[in-house]
Amino acid sequence: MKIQPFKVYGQKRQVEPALDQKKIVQAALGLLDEDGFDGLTMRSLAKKLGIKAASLYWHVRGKEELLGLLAEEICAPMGVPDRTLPWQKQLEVLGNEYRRVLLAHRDAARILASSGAPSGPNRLRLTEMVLSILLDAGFSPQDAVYAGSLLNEYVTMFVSGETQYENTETKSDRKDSPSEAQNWIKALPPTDYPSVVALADHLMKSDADDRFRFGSEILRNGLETRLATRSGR
Amino acid sequence: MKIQPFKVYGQKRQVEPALDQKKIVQAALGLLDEDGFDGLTMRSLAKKLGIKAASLYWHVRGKEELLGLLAEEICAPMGVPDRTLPWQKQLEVLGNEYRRVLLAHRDAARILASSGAPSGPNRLRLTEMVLSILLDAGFSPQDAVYAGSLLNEYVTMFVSGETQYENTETKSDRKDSPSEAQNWIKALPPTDYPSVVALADHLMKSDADDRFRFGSEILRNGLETRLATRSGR
DNA sequence: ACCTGAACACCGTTCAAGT
DNA sequence: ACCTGAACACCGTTCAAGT
Repeated sequence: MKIQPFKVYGQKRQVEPALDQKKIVQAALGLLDEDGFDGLTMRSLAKKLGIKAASLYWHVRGKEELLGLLAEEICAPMGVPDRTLPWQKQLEVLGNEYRRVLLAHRDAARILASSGAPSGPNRLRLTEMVLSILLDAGFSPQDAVYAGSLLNEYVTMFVSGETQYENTETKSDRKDSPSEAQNWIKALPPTDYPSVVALADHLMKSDADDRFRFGSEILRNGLETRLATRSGR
Repeated sequence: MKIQPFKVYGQKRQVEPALDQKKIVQAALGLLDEDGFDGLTMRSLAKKLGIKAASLYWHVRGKEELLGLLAEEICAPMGVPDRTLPWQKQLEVLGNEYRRVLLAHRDAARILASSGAPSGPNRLRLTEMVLSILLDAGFSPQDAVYAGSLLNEYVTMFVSGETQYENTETKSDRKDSPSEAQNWIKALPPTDYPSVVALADHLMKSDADDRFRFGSEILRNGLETRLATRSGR
């Protein structure tokens, strides 16, 4: 039943290994898209590869390293903004691009959030890009670092949130029928929570793209103000 | 070895149950402080309470509900800002207060991030407060909702990040000796990552309070700009 | 060098059975 | 009504052993 890999007798006489880190990461990415973050386990990954879980540990140190490699792979398709644009526009483009990349794979934002500081080339390039834009814009070194992590964390947090409950999608979701949650909010005591009750409709039907743009704009405007008040003295 | 609870013979003749939801949540909070988020399991919680894990399921639906109750408990000590202050100051105070409350228990931010939308009174009060401040400031319903979740998510995300690697504290941490990570960054190819390398020192020694203030200010300034440009037409 | 068998020390949850 | 015994279906990781 097992198909042997094509053996090449010549310069290299060794059989090419059935497994390598690249194949593992690729399979993990596929499994992530199929079963999500919680479905991605060392054991299920091994099963998908037709091997035993223990074999994985010859190629990766553990699950943490695997998630790091996965984070790198997810960030690979990141494009770069046109550096001749004004810095605000560059940040906007970069933010949109990062979100696009995170939305390309199921639970990708959770992978990025769970893995630590960037150590691979793809994520480092992203960090370099945002810091470079901020320094060129005129931010101080300390402010550039703070702003950079703020922008990065905003996107991962946002996408994390927007995709958190998409597997728990309510099937019977008529577009305009008030959701159960909406009715729940409206049933709250208005004396205690007047604003919450008043905003019930708006709290539920928030468009993700719209909401992302909002936060994105708030951050850029805030940074603009910061730059203006600092460089002016 | 077991100490029987004091029985009252009279109106109520039943023995008071050894367990109730309140005691469970209290014990869970203690366990969280001792062993952190990953150490808080249904089994270890049961052990701490001197019972079997299965018993917990009589009092709570499952772990998800327990985390929700825990989130409520964590938010209980939230104070409210002086409503006569300008809205920017009110938001600042509220943000600081929320961060303070999250830092009061180990991994509290992770609990808040993992539990879903607020459904208990304590977290609802927080939501009501921020929405009320924003509406009073003059934001549109939609903007108030967007800004509210942005502010809330900023704090939880920030505290999540600032506490993420505090259990992995490097023991041999001389204050001014360059950290291992710092040296790692400085060893990167400056041609590929000029800004990252140049900012190595600033990337490592970021003061959490300072950084929180920075992001907090950026958000408030961004909202101010938004309010100014929208109410003017 | 690379992979497996088998175990270790865990998880959350269910459910018939006990009191 | 409340709690337990015992199981189910999982986890990540290690390590001696195989090839």
